[in-house]
Amino acid sequence: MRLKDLSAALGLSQTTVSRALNGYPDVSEATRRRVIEAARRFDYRPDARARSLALGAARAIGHVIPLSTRHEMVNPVFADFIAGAGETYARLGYDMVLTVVRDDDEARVYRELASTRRVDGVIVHAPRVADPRVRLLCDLKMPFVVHGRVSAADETYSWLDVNNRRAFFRATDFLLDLGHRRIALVNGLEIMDFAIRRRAGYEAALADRGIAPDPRIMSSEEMTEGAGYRAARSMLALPDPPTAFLVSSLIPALGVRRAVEERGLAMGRDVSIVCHDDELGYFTTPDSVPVFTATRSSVREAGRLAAEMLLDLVADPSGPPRHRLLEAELVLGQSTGPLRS
Amino acid sequence: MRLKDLSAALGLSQTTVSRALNGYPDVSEATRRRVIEAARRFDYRPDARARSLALGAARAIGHVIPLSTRHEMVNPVFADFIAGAGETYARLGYDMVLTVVRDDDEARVYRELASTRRVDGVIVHAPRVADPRVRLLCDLKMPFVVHGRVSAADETYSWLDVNNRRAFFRATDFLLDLGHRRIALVNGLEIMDFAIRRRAGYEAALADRGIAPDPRIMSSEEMTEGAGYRAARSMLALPDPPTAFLVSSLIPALGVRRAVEERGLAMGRDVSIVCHDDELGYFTTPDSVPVFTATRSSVREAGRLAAEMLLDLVADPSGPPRHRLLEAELVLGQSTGPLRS
DNA sequence: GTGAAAGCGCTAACAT
DNA sequence: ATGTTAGCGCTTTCAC
Repeated sequence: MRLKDLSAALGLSQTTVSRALNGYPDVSEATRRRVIEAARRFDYRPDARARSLALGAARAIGHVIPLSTRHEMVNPVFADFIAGAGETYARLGYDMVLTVVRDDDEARVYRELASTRRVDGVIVHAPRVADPRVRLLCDLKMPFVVHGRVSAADETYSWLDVNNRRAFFRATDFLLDLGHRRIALVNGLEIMDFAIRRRAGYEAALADRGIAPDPRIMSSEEMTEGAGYRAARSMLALPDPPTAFLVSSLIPALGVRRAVEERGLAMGRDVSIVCHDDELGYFTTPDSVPVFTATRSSVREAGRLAAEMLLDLVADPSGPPRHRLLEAELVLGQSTGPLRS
Repeated sequence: MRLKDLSAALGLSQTTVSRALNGYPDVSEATRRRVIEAARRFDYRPDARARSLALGAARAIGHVIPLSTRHEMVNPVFADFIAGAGETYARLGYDMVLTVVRDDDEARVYRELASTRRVDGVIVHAPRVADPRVRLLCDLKMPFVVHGRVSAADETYSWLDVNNRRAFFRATDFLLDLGHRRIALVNGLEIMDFAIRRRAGYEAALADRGIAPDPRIMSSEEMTEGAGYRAARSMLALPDPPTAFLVSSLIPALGVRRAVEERGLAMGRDVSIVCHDDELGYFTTPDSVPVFTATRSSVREAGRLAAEMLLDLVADPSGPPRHRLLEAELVLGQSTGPLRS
């Protein structure tokens, strides 16, 4: 059932039917009711491609998920964020076009998305410190919202981020309050923008208590179990090993725990682990996690909000850039006990 | 740069340019080269909507991700599967349209996808035992491939599945070989088709050794840490508790481990855990997992293949249904030790 | 080998 | 308040 068929069935012109369906003012109430009723009865829905061609807008948003060339791995955070964004799109009648791409030809994908006019805007995931995508998308005049921030960007842009700096400041501060003085940082790769901010928060909290950061108990690696394990193992072998670990995510924290246990140390007594984790909710409720404390934020909610910001921006591309900073929530797990005195 | 501009710049008609670009036979080699060269120079790419409108095909595939109404949770398996499918789409020039939907109005989404002609086909995720979507999609004449199978379907359909029955048969057999006779099954919800097949494999392996399944050591719950914990705890409190657990996935297996440890039992000595897990690779390499053995399959590869099957089906919708059964790989973790004699 | 014109299904400017 | 017509950007008959 196309518009032509529907209008024929009603004995009206396509125009009138279209107008009635799209809520135009100058169409009689009686006609409108008839049209809407018939549309429902025939289960008519306009062809999205034709509509978008006529309207000039795709009514779709692109999400480009980078897949690192080195490690075949999809960050599980994406799933939640995407789900949240999807809710917003569903509510406002937008489609989500997902492209999974190796990070060596991201640029091509963005250009393609723009020139084929498949989408009205994009969400930029996993930004790096000086991410070239900001510039690229500005040049392409493609509205976009970055999930995260780009520290060294020379253009202004819209973003939604979690306050990683503060989250790590507070977590470090928490450990300092417990009496810890040797606090290790097991960070993610510091080409990622969020990792830089996390380290900044950690260092600031130490500085506030007059503690100089010690590079030997700071690592910056992939967020894998193995990387966490190796980092913790070598740190624990130091003459003055850390008594606490601040870990970038649940996965490497599992590795840190393994290294700790392997050394015969007791979690929460000899050593405390605090890990930031967005997905913790997946696995368990916080109090049932034996060894972790988490600063947790709602990634799902972030996705919802980022999508709203983008649709807003698409509606008014010439407006000012939009920003939004979410605060992480500090959730205490059961075995981040006080430092043994 | 649109087709009109490009053809004007070349002093040719749109027709000729279009033909040259799409590899039509009757256009001189010289012209073709000129056109292709110019298209590259101007970075011309056809408007996807216009093209798809003219061609009648959307060149896009839909993935509908169900989000359970009861438990706000996105199955992490989707991420990997989607990534794999995305590779296939990228390779063959298709788009992926993702819709996240609460399971109470799936039907609406499928109908919409069909009548708005946004996609040429869909992948059906997370099928239930008698999933109404098979019938619905057949009625809508929308090509589809199910990731999994639908036991009680009265239509024929295309699917790609992992051999869950055999995976659980082999895992159970493995435990029986170790001398275990009280083997618990901590299964997923048995409205899901895969859970039924897993139970069938488990029961068949027991039957082969003349062991009757005991409902008191079989559970069927959400695959959460908490559910695994509760199931294992109550089973361990039985007069004749299990000596081994066969668990549906890594997450509930974490809960089972918690229950085991809480009871002061030693993993791999008093109790063995074997868990099926598709995503295990995310967290760690198998040998670094302290307590698990996994039957693992490559979800990513499954995504790639399913997408290929679907595109094949889209190209020839009247052809026979396609089927593909993948075998799971049995991976042994370090502490699934022999039963203490 | 190339071009003019119709058509994909819709919306919107312009009549009436 | 309703209809006629043009146009969105492409592909594809059909002429030449």
